[in-house]
Amino acid sequence: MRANNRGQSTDRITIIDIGKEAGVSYATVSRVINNKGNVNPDARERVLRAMTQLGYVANTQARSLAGGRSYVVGLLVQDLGTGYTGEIIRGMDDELAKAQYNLMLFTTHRRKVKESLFVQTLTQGTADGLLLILPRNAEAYLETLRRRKFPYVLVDHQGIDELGPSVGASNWQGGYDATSYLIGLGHKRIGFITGTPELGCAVRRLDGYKAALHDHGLPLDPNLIREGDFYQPTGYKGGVDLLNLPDRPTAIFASNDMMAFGVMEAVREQGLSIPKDMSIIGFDDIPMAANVHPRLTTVRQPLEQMGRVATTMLLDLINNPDQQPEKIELPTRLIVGETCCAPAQARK
Amino acid sequence: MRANNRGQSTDRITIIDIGKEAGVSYATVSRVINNKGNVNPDARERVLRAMTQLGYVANTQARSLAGGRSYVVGLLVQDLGTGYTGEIIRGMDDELAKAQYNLMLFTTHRRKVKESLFVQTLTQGTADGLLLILPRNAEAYLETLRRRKFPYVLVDHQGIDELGPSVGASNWQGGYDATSYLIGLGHKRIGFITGTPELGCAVRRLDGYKAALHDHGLPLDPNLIREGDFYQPTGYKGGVDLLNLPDRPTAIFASNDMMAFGVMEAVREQGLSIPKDMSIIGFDDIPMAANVHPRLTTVRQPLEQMGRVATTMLLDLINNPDQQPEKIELPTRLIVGETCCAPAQARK
DNA sequence: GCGGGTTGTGAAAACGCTTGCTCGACAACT
DNA sequence: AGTTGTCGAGCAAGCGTTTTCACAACCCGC
Repeated sequence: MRANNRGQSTDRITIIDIGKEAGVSYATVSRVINNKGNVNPDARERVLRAMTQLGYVANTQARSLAGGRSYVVGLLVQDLGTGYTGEIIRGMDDELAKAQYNLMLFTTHRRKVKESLFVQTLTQGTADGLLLILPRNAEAYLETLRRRKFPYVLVDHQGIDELGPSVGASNWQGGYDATSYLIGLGHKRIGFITGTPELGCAVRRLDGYKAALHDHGLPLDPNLIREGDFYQPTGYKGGVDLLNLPDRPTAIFASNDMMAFGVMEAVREQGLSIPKDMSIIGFDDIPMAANVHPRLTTVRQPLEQMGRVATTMLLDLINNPDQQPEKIELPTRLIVGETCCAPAQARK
Repeated sequence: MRANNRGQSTDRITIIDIGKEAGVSYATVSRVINNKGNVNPDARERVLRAMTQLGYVANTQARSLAGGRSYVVGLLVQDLGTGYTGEIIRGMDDELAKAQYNLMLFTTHRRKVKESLFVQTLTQGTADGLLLILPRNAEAYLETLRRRKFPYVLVDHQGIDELGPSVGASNWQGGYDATSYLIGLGHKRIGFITGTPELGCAVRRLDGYKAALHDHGLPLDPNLIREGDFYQPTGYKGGVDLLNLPDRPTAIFASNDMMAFGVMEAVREQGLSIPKDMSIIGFDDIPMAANVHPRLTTVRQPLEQMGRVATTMLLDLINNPDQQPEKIELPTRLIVGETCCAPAQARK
């Protein structure tokens, strides 16, 4: 037992110790650990035994300093508030654990100024790859990442970085399906609240909505479309606006669940009942959607699976850097809750 | 420009480059960076200038390998689902950013088997300290941490680790206040749904409830207390049970917001109205509490601030390892929403 | 039974940094 | 004038790995 300069006592076991125990040089131990070079099966066996016996744990800093892997991937998110991100992270985390990787968390809200610095740090060996969930203003550093050939995968961010690998959901189809469902119930005037227009996913949901109207021979009324930003207040605001329309819609499709909650609030404030007086549909199916009353009808994104797939892609990219970047789109699915029904006039 | 063995091109600037540029040895550069030793103000100035000019970014692996800091703290959480954790993390993240620290995320749900391994990794220099949010079965590794004198701070986890430093909220007082509020409205029979009994915070909320009843001369009916686990389904279950009681309560106090949502669901299923037929109160004030309808009355925990304080404590501990561990309790506050009113008989 | 590939192994040089030790220079004491 | 103390800065030894290079031992076919 010796003390390092941080005052903590350590019994650190190094590959040198393992080498001694197994009767080989530590270089051979390194080879065993990394499955490199030709090692005599016998020696390998001895090394492995020594490792478990002595409880060896590799020092990742030394590893990465010497030019190996750091076994860390960075994760860039905006915030962790809504549970949306949490779901995705769960999938990532799980997949990373399988590969013995660790996760370094960065939130953008704190990094507005020095985004470049954070990319610097990350790419200088701190991490082997980077996952980005719904990043905004990412162009600046994406360019850097590409130039450095630093592996990264975008999650839910189609339409901006056309080059890089990404994982998303079928936003267009989801928008189409939700709208068709409402039309099928008999709705003819359907309000829509958009997400942040800079985000590809927001645009596609809107496009799906428009396409469904068109395919069913319904007119597109620009008055029924309100701009939102994926947060609750703009959902509320959009809801109020739509309700105050002289010719108000009988249903409202919000581009995500949080905004749908806002719409629900607005509807109730007017003393209207959901779904009798107003049908509401959301997008995402965050856990909370099942906990509100009535249960929100929404389009489920396979969030956890998106995290999983993105991670698998990233690890793949780390292992074979010269791969073609893929773009994967996972299917969405309509979850029928209790916030939609046929409009009043159709029920008569 | 040279290529490292990962195939990525790097123009890495080292302290040697800085030393050359500033006309000093690289040891001096190191001293400037770490504010150590005696450095001539003139030389320091030159070094600093060279650093910004060349865009120097320290290599943390090398730093920590050489015995310095890693500028990473680990964060151990159970899951990121409910937004509860997200709030705390926001505070931590912010505080860490100020100190130029980074965050390594670990979730326990994936580590059941090898908890020791993760502590091993962390304490071998990967991180300088560890934050734990509401950990379960932590005794095993807390012991290890203490033995190694590895700095850590527990968040919201009173009552298990009596020795270590921790940050929590005034759970007893919160329970007392919420109950008193209901009593003040005229409620005499108040149901209670507990949290996981192994958690100190759960026990204290219950104790606060009991004390308030006692102080107001109300009897304690064990039938009105149901066990929950902080997740929605047990809230629902407890709600159903309480509603089916021959002598049902007029108000229900759930030990956290998620369970309160479950109670709301149960109440509505019986065709009852909130708060007219049943008052409901929660605990935490997670963001979603403001988004359900009616707005949940609840006891706010200063989650973000808890994260902040815990982080400050940890950084302090890292800097002065021989400090006495503190135990801090932050105040809770009753948030009056729309889910409570006087009971029916009192309104007549 | 001798060149020419494999195969398995070790020595040693990085990787970028921290820090204990040393040493010179100069000021302030006896 | 000689001694001590202080300050500033350099040297060099690690930290625990990966990886290149060299080399020995072996097997093969001729």
